[in-house]
Amino acid sequence: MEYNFKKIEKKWQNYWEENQTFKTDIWDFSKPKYYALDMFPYPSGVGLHAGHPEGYTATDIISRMKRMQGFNVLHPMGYDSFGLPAEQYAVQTGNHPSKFTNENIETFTKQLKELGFDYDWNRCIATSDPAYYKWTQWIFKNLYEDGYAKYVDMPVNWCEELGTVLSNDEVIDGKSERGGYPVIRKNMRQLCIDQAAFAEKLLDGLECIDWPESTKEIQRNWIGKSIGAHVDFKVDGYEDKFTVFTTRCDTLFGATYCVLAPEHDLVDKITTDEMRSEVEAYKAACALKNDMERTELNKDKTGVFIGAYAINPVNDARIPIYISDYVLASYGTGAIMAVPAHDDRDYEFATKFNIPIIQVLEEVTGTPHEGEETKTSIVAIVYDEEKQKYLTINWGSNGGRLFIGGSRRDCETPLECALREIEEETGYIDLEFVRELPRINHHYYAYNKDKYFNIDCTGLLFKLKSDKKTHQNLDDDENFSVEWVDEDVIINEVKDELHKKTYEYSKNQAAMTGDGIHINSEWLNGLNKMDAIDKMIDWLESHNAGSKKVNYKMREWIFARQRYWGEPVPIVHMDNNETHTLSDEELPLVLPELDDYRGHNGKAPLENAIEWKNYNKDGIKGVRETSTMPGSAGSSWYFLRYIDPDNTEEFANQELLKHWMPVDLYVGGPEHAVGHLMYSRIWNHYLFDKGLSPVEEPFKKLVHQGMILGENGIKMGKRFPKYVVNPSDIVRDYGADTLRLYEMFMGPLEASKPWSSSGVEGAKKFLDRIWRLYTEENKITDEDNKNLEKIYHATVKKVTNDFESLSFNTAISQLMVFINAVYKEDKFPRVYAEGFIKLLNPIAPHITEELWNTVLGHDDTIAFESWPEYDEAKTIDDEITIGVQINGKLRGTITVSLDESEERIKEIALNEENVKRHLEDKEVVKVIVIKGKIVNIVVK
RNA sequence: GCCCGUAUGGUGGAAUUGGUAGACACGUUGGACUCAAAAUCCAAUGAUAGCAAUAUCGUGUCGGUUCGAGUCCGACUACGGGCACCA
Repeated sequence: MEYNFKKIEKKWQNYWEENQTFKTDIWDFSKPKYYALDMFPYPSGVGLHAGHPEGYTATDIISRMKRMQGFNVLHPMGYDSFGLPAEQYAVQTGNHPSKFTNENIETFTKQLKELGFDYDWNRCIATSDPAYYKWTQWIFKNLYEDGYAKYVDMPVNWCEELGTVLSNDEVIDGKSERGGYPVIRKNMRQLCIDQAAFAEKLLDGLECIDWPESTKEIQRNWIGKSIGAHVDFKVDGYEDKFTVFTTRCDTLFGATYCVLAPEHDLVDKITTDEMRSEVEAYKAACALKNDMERTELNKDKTGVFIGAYAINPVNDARIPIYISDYVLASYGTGAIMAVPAHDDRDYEFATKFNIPIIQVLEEVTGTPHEGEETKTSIVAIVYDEEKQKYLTINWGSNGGRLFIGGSRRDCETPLECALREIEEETGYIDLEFVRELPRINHHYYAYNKDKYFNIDCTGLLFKLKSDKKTHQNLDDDENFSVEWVDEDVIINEVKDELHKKTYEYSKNQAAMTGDGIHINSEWLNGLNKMDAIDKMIDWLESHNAGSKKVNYKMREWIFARQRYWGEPVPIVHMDNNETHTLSDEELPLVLPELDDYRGHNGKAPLENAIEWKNYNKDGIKGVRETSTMPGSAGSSWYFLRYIDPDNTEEFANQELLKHWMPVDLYVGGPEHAVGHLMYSRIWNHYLFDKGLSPVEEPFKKLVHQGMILGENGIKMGKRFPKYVVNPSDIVRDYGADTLRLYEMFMGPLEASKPWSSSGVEGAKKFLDRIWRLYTEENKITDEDNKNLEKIYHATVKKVTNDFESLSFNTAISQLMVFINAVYKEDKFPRVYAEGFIKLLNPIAPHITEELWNTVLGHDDTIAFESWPEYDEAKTIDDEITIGVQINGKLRGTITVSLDESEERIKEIALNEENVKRHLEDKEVVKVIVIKGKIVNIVVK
């Protein structure tokens, strides 16, 4: 019998379709349910690519196995069919985008069917189908009426020439991607969804779902929760005050200026007359920059002093107010207090504008000890620029190499002290003071004084101007040599933490952003960061100057596009400036046919639908919203619709939702980590709160399939068209079973891996080998064969477990091991032959259906046969081969029975030929026997 | 810059809680079958030395813990992904 995969695959695909094998009886609650879901594709013009079958085969394997295990399985497929390519096609050809879309859907469906997936095609949906988007509109309408969707004034990228709002990726170098017209930032009324209202629920939800940790982390970063405080600053000479958001209110005593975003409301009012023109110019320059530019050109801080001063609530200090675009209007309150000593950005700005820097937190080094003496001191670093050497003193074994250090006398400034110490200890007197370094709180033991100290130490950096020297003036106990050394020696030999840290501060001028203890902060002095934050919040709240506050990076989700091919928004703008939402009976609001799908003068294409646009009903007169919803609207709830796709009364029957949700397994690409997967969670959380979805989290388990790369190891695509693999070609040349088997065998599902044509041939060879075994070898028998018992049970176990954990590559390797073993035997017991076919069925459904029915003589689909069981006891051998190591090196192997005593194993191991040879002239110190694993002999 | 992930033969990749590194497959080499080829079957295949038994080295680099490390800990390097003035 010849393995004619073309005929066989066609035959079984027809059979499944005619017999409705995979139609889900959705109301059958007698069996446990299993909901396997794929991310539905956008039906592009190019058809399926090699990556699609990967994830789809994974869910197909699981759903076929679950069905055989007695689950009622829901495994649907549909199309995310709103999108730009269809609109562009419509603009170019004048045809309706649905023509293009429907043609593509047809192609996709044909391609998916020839891969033999067990989808219930009766439940197929398309987001651009009015019967579907009726409910997208309905959910949106509810979001709007409940205040989660609303019109908000917010800065957007506005292009005057195109007359439209552009997204960040449509703006390049401050010009529009199309046409290259200038784009400015402008406050505009936008239809938005308030995502941040769900932030806490979205964060909490991540704790209880089985998702890749990296994806959860991306979502956490995206939500960007930060806990801090609001602090109010009065403007000197005005009644007005402004609020800043800070996570470091403990550093409030170190605030030396404030910054408002250029767009901040207060700027115009409090700018002084002499600064006004400069401020206006700066604001105008900022408006020309979009978000991307603001962040890309972050090297250099810019800003303008606006002439006004703020009053620091904790100490009434009068500090200048600047505007700068490093403060974003859209985050927090659009205003900050700046603490240059402890924030990198503020440090950079303060250095550039010569603003004072006040250190309020010092790093702690060394370990505290009882009975410490406290004092203030200095560490002086002297650098000879010409010779590139540092001045050190070497205490040898009494303390190693250090910079110059010493205690401050009363009434001595750090600088005076440093100059004195340098002169006394080294004699050098011609020095240039470069700068003071951050103070450090250090605990140490002094060898020469035999005492523990806790010092508050100031670092100072000097340059040597000349070799001019006086005489050293040393105490009796100061026994060291003065040495000039280069950087390498400093790095290797200066071990003292205080001196090391001081050296680091001298090399990198930067803010100290770590933890430590507070200084220069009155009632916070001595506290660490955490304690000081708590104490400061208490103070702010009791003095009415601020409060604890949580902020999120997550912004409003702009929910309108000036496009045609999307869901119309069911809102009417009435003549009195209010909005009216359509009644449920008016849904779906269907897209009107247009003569021209182009938006003229940058306006939304629906502006062309004059008749459609004007609304006049029951005394309500107005104009419809002409923007449409973004692409992610329809895909944010499709998993609910699959459960009840033909319902005309509600988006899905509640009883059905209750039974079928959540999705048990969701497979799709990692590129949707924030977009689709976040929006779906938001919509579902909303529906859950409203009592319309039975679960808080829609996707219980999520897995990302890796990308399939070209044979050259590079992403398939336009750049290397000759390496693009079309699944239909593989199906034609090798069959769907081969493609499925190969893609599952390539490597772990989550990994990116390159395509290999010889790998495809290998997969085909394995199927051929199975075919020959069942049709030509005449080994199948009703007799038993003990030789295959263990490997059969082990195979059932491994394949079952590996499928469960989606480790398809190792499951397949076990199937191969089994087949190799069967080839070595004369008799292949029928029970094993049937069990193997069942194990293989989820991966290669066509060939297994054929063998099951024609060779093994059954007369029905294998799809509902029961999954093979294994006997744990039979997977284990009673004899086992273990390794014998000497000092961790393998020297031989021994075969012992499983329940052999340790003593006996030890004896056998010591008598192994090669082991004996290695033990000659050696003394056995210890023998470690790990039962069933290994013997290790330790010798001297 | 910050956060996350990965690193194993010629290649894709295996390796439960630390316990015989390289399963399985591809490729390569040799052999069988054949007039010949394809297909198929058998054998070898980490590197080095050796006829061999065997020995030494070997899981990105350096160090540590351990009787024993691909696996655990510390430092680093390279690549991939995410975020990027978020106060």
